[in-house]
Order: sequence, then structure tokens, then C-alpha cells
Amino acid sequence: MQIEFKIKLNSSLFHRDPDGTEIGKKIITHSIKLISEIGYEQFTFKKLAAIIPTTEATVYRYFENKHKLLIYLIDYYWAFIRYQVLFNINNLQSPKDKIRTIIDLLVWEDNANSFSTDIDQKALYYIAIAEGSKTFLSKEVDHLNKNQVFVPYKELCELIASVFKEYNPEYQFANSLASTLVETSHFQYFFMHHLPRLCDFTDKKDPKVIEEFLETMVFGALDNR
Amino acid sequence: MQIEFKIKLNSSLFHRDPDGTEIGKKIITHSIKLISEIGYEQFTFKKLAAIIPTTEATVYRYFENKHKLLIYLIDYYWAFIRYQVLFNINNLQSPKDKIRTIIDLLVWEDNANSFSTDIDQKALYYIAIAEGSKTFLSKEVDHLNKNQVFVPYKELCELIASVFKEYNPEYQFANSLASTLVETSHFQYFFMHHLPRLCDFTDKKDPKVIEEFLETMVFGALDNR
DNA sequence: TTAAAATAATAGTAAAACTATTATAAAACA
DNA sequence: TGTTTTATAATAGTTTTACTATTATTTTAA
Repeated sequence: MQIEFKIKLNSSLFHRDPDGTEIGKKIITHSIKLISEIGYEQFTFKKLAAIIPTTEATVYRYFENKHKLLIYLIDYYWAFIRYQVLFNINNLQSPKDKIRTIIDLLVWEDNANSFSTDIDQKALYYIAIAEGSKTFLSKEVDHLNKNQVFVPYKELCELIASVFKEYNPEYQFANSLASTLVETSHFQYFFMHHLPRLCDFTDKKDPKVIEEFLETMVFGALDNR
Repeated sequence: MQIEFKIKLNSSLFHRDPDGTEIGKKIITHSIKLISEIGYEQFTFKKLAAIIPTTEATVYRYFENKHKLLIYLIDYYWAFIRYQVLFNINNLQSPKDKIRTIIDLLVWEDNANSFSTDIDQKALYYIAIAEGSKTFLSKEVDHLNKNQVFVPYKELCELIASVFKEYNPEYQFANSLASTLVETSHFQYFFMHHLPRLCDFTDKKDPKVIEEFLETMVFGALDNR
């Protein structure tokens, strides 16, 4: 399946829209590859420019700094996941099935549909896991939030929370449970690979077991009482 | 209450033990203040040295870089929380009460006992929330983990997981639920203050409501079936 | 009292994180 | 087709960060 997936991200994130030019698209695709390979801390515009190839100054004409570029990538990721969720729960009737589908989409498996030839979805998933929380864990968070840059993340959580409410209208913490589900799906995947004593997926390293854990947690909370 | 709280942290974290000298202790207390004020990204050894006051080179004789210093602070924090948990669940009989006590200790309130005159516990709590996950969300994680630097975090999670097992020996995901509880307590506190649409604590900004949410989540998962 | 250790002072370096200026090439448009 | 606008390239910086090295001085310990 090959579906055109276009989203317009918050324009306060960039000086020039990277989606509008060839070199802009290269900045996105190559930064995904490079950040997933060497990590956000080691990533610099100089290294990126050398790979594209272009100059450091050209990259700066698109993004003010690497933090804004990271937020752009993560926003894209959340918008993409939200789109997948909407697409996949569309024809489901029971809220229980919808929640199971959401959990399945949040945990990566290699069967994921590719929506773009250029963007390396798995690399982007790794960035979302290992670097995603760095977008908001910063002293800049309130200022960035005023500029609406976390909207894609919030919209995904709201969508998930609305399904929780559909499943159990009495539940008081639908938003918190949604953000916890999203964060936990990432953290547990990271722990499985790097800090196995913090989880229970050591033996098989099977993402399906993470999904099982997330289901006990979510349905446990929603079924309470 | 004023109790002497001494812990020896992993020596691979420092060149010279900061706990052994006056200037070393100042590095710890002032870095806690400075990082909580300006954030980890803006924090530099030069700024720290200016405040102590000493020279940048002296700070480098204690810590190889600011990342190692951050891990030192976070390790201290987890060891401190674990000590508090052990101390407070010691005379409790029911696992249910123990879990409630753990959740209460994980979420900051201003009644927390101070175990040190020098260290600003609330500032350290903010650092743990906003910077804690940066200790392991790095390409260095596997190398650092080999050097045992995440042991205090793991030991806290193991302790919590053992109480979960006591409450329900059948539960399969005690470690994952423990790390999820710890991470979630921090993230929800951060969301409450900075990204309120990701949680349900907007009105009162009352930490007690976070505790309520965490209890529905934990007991929900453990009581399942 | 002397040796050893700790710290201070000084002076660097390499890389990161930018900015500014001018030139050239490509696209748009008239 | 020629002209204007826009995009990119090339060049050349600056400031700050993240260190390292050396030597001098002070403090501590034997």
C-alpha cells in the first residue's frame, strides 16, 4: 500500500518550509537517518550538511536550531500515528477493539505500512522513543507550548482519551491514561532493549508482550470498580 | 527530623569522590541549584565554577563531563527515594498500604522530610522530573549500563516490584509496572505544570489527584481478573 | 619539617552553534 | 527572451562549549 501522507506542521518550527523544496526534503530524510544513527546529542547541522550534501548555512535557513528540527520530526511522527489510528479504528464497532488496535499501532512491529518512500519509518520510530521526550523536557517548554508546537501530540492523546471515554464514560483520568499509555509504550520498548531489569520482556524481546502488558494496564484502570 | 543520609555512589561516575572534600560537596549542592534553575542544556561547568566559586578545571577534576554529574545527582535521588520507601513501609503489614505509601513518596509534596541541610531536595526533585530520563536516553546507555550506573534506579524498581508481587503473586509484569509507576509519577507531575491537556489535574494542580490516578492504574493492573 | 595532595591560575585547543556577506544558479514572470 | 526573484553555494567569520595541559601555590598528612 502506498498512500500519499501530507501534513502541514506548525510554521513557527521552521524559517522555510522544508516540505516545499528538494533540499528541504533532504534535510528531513537525512536528519532522520543521522539522528537515529548517532543520537541527538552528537547530531550537528555541520554533519548533516556534509551528508546531504549542502552547507551548514543552508540548513540554518530552514531550521533555527537542531531542537526545532527535532520537534518538527516528532510532530510529524505523532501526526502520522494519529492518522494511522484514525484510519484503523474507523471501521471498528467496539471500544475494546479500538483500544487494542491503538496499542498495537503504538508498539512497533515490522509489518507497519509505509506511507512514504523517502522517510525511514523505523528510524523515525527509534527517534520518537529515544529523543521524543527531549522535545518538551526543557526550560523552553512553556514558550514552545504557547506557539502550539505540541499540538500533534496533544491531538493524539485526545483521540485516545476519547476512545477511553467511549469504553468507560465514568473514568476520571482519560487524558492522563492516554499520555501514560503513549509514553509507556515507548519507554518499555526502550527498556526491553537497553535496561531489561526495568521490565519483564527479557526472554523473547517480543513487542507482542509489551502490548499484553499495556492491555492489562489500560483495561485494568478502565475496568476498575 | 534530621537524619544523616550517606550513600556511596558508583565510582565510575567521578574522577574524585565529591563527597570527600569541601569543594566536592559544593559542586553537588550548587549544581543541583543551578541545573534546577537554568536546565541541563544551559548548565555548564564554567557557570558552576563561577558560582562556587572555583575554576572550571577544578570541576573537571571531579567529573569527566556534565552528563556524568547529572547521573550522579539522579543516582543520589533514586537511592534517597529507595531509602525513604524502605523506611516508611517497614512497619506496614498490608501490601495495599505499602503500595499507597510508595505512591505517596513518589509524588512530591511540601511535607517531605529533609535528610540534608545542604541539598535542596525540592530542586533535586525537579531535576529528577525534567532531566532524569536524559541520563539513559542516550547512545551511551549500553556502555553506561555495563558500568552499573543505573543500579540505584533498578534497585528502587525491584523493591517496588517485590511489593507488587507480594500484593498479587500471579501478576506477570511487576517490573514493567514498577518502572511505569515511577516514570508516570514524574511525567504526570510535569504535564500538570506545563502541558495540562495531557492530564486531568488542571483545576486544582493538586499532587493528591496524581496519586489517585496512579492508584487506579496500579491497583487496576494488579487486581485484573 | 617535609612530602604529598589538592586547588588555583593561566593558557591554551577543537568543535559546536551559530551569523553575515557576497556570488552564482535556477525558477518564475512579463 | 530577458529580467527579477528566489534559492543555494561559498567563504569567512564570532561566540560559546567542552574540554586539556602546565605550573604555582596552598593545604593536609606523615
